[in-house]
Order: sequence, then C-alpha cells, then structure tokens
Amino acid sequence: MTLGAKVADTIDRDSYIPAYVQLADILRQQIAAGVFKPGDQLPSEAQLCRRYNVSPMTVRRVINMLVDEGVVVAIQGRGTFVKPIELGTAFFSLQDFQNLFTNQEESRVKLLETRILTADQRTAQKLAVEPGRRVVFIRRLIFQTGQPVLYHKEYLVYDPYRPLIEAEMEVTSLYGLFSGKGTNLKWGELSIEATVLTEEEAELLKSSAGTAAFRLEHIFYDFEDHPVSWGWFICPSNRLRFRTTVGVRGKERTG
Amino acid sequence: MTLGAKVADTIDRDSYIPAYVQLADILRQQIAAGVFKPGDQLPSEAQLCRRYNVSPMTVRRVINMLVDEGVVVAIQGRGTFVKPIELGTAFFSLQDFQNLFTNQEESRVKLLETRILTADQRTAQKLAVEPGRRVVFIRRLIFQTGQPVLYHKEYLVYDPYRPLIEAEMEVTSLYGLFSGKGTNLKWGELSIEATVLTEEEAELLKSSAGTAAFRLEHIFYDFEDHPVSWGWFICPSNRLRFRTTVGVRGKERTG
DNA sequence: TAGTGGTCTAGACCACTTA
DNA sequence: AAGTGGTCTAGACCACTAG
Repeated sequence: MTLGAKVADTIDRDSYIPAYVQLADILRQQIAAGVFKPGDQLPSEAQLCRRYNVSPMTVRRVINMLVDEGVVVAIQGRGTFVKPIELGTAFFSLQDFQNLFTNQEESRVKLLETRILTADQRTAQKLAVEPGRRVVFIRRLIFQTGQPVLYHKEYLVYDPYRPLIEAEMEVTSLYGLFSGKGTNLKWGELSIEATVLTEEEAELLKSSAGTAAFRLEHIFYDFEDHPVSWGWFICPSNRLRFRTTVGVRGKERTG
Repeated sequence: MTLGAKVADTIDRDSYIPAYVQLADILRQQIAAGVFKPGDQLPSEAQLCRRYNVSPMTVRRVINMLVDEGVVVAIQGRGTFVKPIELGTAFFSLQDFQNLFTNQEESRVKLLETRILTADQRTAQKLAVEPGRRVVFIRRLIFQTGQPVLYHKEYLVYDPYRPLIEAEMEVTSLYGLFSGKGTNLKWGELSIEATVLTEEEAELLKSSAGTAAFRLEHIFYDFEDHPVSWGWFICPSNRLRFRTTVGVRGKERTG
C-alpha cells in the first residue's frame, strides 16, 4: 500500500541545496512514510554521521531543526524519538490576518473618526494611566477589494512630549502602525476571542447583528514598557479563517 | 528614563547556562532596551566573536535562533538587522485548547453517542470516500471542573480491516486520540472559525443559542495520507481565549 | 562502562553585497 | 576588493542514561 517513493536517501554534495536541508528532508520524509513511527528512536547522531557522510555539527543542526519543528524530541543520554502528533503543538499564524490590510493594491484604510477624550476606568487601566487622562481615540474601517473586512478601534496615550501620537493620527494605512515606520513600538500582547457583531459593527461591515466574528485585541508597548496603544479589530468570521497543519507536513522553515 | 539594567554584557564561562543562550539573552535584552532599534544593524558575526570571545559557530547558532524567533533578519552580504514588530509574525498556540481536555484530574469526557451511519455528500467528500459508505459517528462532551466546555462531533471511516476505529470508539478520553496511544495518525489539518451556538450546542454547553463560540475543525490522515477522521470542536468564547505576544518578549525556546 | 545527546572550538570555503 | 552572512569540517569535552 506504500506509495512509490522517489525519495533520495543520500546527500547530493553537488546540489545547491544545503546538506542540512537535504538531511532534514530525508528524515522528515522517512517519518512521514512511517519508516520511523511515533515513539520510535531515530538512529544515533554518530550513526547518521556515518550513514550520510556529514559532520556531527551538521547532524546536530538537523536534529535541532526537527526538535524546533516539534517532529522529534531529543533526550540526553537516551536518544532522539519521533513525537506523536499533539494538538497542543499546533499554532496559527496571523499572516492571513495581516494580509487583510497589507495587500497594498487591494487594501484601503478609511479613517472614520479621530478625537481626544478622557480615559474611562477600563481604558485607563489598559493604558496604565490615571482615569480622566486624555487619550486619542481612533476608529478605522479596512476594505479589501472594495468590501469592508475589518473594523478597528484604538486608544492611544496622549502625550504632547511624545511625537508618536501626532504622527499616528495622520496614519491612514495601518501598515505603518506595525511594520517599522515608527520604531517606537517594542512589543505587544494579542488575544483572540469569538464574538458577535453589534448593530454598529454590523452596519459598518455590511453584515447583520449577531453574526459570528473574531475580535483581536492588542496592547502595544514602547521601549520603556509603557502601554501606548490599546484597541481591537473586529472581523466577520466568513472573511477570515485560521488554518494550520499538525504533524509531519509542511515545508522547510527558515532555519 | 531608561530603567537601571542589571544586564550582563559578558559570557560567564563558569555558568551552567550555555554560552549560546547567554549571548542570545544579551542580544535580545539589548534589542528590548532599545540599544538596537528596528532597522538597526547588529554587529557583524566576526565582531560578536571578538566582543564575547566565542567561536563563529556559536555566534551563528545565536543568530539563527534570533532569526527563527523573528527578532532579526540576516541578509547575506549585507548584515543582520533588527526586525520591526509585525502582526503577521505572531502565532497562537493550541496549548490552552488542549489543556481543556488533558488536565486529567479536572477533565472528564462523556460519550454522548456513537453509531454507524452512511456518509452524506459532505462527509464523504471530507473523508475521501464514496457517498453512502459507512462511517462511524461520535459525539462527545468534555467537562472541565464539572462544567461543560467543549462539544465534539467526529466522523471516522469505517473499515473492518482497520482496527483503529474499533478501538477509537472505546476511547472516552480524547487524550488518546492525539497523544500517541495510537500511532496511526500521521498528520492533520486544523482550522478555526468564529461561530454562534445552535440550540443543540447551547443546551449541551449550558449556554444560550446565539452565543459566540470557536469552531475548531480537524481532519486527520493516516500514513497512507488517507483521511480517517473529520470533525470539529465547539467551545464558547467565554471559556477559551487565545493569547500571544509579538516583538521582543518571551523566554528561551528549546534550541 | 558504553552509548547517547549537548555544547563548543578554530578554523575553512563559498555566495552575496557594496563600493 | 573588502566585508558580510551561509555552510561545513573534524574533532573535543561534558552530562546524562542505561545495563
């Protein structure tokens, strides 16, 4: 029942593909083909060195890659073993999400509102300022190929001495918010919830209230670890789906 | 405004912490502190070798780690540069999700129904069998500390020659489905949507219809790349939230 | 004690970029 | 041509596990 495998089992030293990539592919394919099943022990590093004529460092690098990928687990003194697939090792990328507003040709950001108001209890807590402090409030609508796909609300700390905010208010493209224009943001916390559209959201997104949607909340911090931005994106579920695979599948990582 | 930093800037060779971890921490902290800001070029590998008295391979390993983490980008012939934070580089782990039913002490799985039926059009397509083929249908409810948190529906290909299924039907703990008991599953495709609870789901989950929920769909394949399981989990949003961080934050990875 | 993985060295050669 | 990262060698020593 095994499919005919055109799998190389030696390292081609003349190939432009690095040896460590070739070896990683070989091992991954063997695992995928069932040569090594979950729980099985891989050949020792010394054996792999001899079998494929590579140095210990190269084998080590390959093993490290597979460990990082969650394909195998290496235990000192015992050996390297194939990991069974676990849901918990799966992860979902936000790349598809970011693409919603960084496809420069097809994406457009419309600034709905921007004004200064005083922070209420919740906003003040999120931004770590005193309630009543002035904050900048921004609402944006993101279009993809003419259709509204994302609704964004954001609160920014207002500090006359901090030029960031003034520049921020001019930003009509969210791309600049994250992707390096401002070197002000150091890190952020993100969370995803499921929610249903409110009347306001539904109207803007040309959907109907009660429709299922993702809510992606964010807090961004500056280099002094002070929050500078709190907000969230609303995206109807039918316009975004997170996909991934688990187990031995998928191509090479950056290494 | 910079906080007093108790950051080491040399490698302690007597420490039990590996040199490559120490160096990675040093660079990460310098980036986090703003010594190197997004877009800045890091010292060359040769400079790092001299500065910290480590071999080129060790420096290379550190750079590779930071590249994998998405903290820096290395460009051949030009240098290594600090990456601005990008939403697209963030990823969400399913670990919290798996914990919902693998905390053995607090989790309980109740088998609601298990029966054999014939595949309808959609099921047949997902499982890559002919419509009308017999499949196993299973419904489960997962409790956490006595409260229902997950509702699971699953279709399995029915094959008398394949012992997996028979064993599967006995499984009351989903843990065995994924975590290695059966070495039958090779890989799976997962996707997450936002949805709202149906009447049936709401009743079982002791919630109300129309409540926001996550829907995690899965297809698992065997070593011949044939689908063996298609199904989905329903989890009310108030019982699960996906969190992550983006940018320079977070501890060491397995390396 | 033998075998395993974990770390590290001190280079080498290559490909690429910039000037 | 000079400088950068990308790959790789041929070992070394260590920590850990098992019989």
